[in-house]
Amino acid sequence: MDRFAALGDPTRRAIVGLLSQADRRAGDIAAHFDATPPAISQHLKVLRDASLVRVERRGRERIYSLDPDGLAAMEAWIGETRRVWNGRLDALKTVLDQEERQ
Amino acid sequence: MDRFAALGDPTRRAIVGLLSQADRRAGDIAAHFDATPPAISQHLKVLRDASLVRVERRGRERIYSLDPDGLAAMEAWIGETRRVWNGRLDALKTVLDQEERQ
DNA sequence: AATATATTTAAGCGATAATTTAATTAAGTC
DNA sequence: GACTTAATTAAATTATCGCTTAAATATATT
Repeated sequence: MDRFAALGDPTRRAIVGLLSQADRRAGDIAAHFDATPPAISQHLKVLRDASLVRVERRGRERIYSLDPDGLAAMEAWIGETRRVWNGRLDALKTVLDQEERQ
Repeated sequence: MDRFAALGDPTRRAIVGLLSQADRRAGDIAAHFDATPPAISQHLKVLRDASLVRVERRGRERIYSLDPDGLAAMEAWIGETRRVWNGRLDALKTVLDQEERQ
């Protein structure tokens, strides 16, 4: 599942939101939702595979943290897409300006 | 389906990419993919519902164009999430700096 | 060593999504 | 008005997703 699909699920987006505020143990993340720990664990795996979060083992706990690189990559795709679109607008504007001057 | 889920599908992301370059007729969009026109038509509906693209009727053709507002909203969510994360980093840095000075 | 705690992995199931073929709608063309 | 073209909508099928319960793994506690 790619990054965008990973963030397509509202629960996973909420998890990313939580981790933007603070690193958290898997259990603490699960406690924020109605779903069972296994369900959240599976969401975390999706986010890991998408490089949106990282884990670190500490004893029997696992501390999850945000991986901003994954988010940056998504932001870059969106930004680039919008940049190309804006570029078209600018090109159109240039044409109109030139016609105006004739 | 929310915006992120809409862009979760690679075909739909490719459609958005095409429309960032130029407005296109539904049929021309479909021609870029292996899938059948009905499949693409349904993808276009998902993108429309997510306010990522717009349609304009012209005779029996439908011209699709990018709706940058939808992309902007996504970029804003990502940006805000990263901003919060960066804020944490800055806060940590401040604490360390203060400890250094003691 | 036995037991408890934290988390993940496995297996199965219902819901949703993506795709296909067939039918429909609507606008041009002869 | 019949026919073609452009695109969508409907119906059916297959694939994928997210969830649950049960089992497994690994660390800590007594």
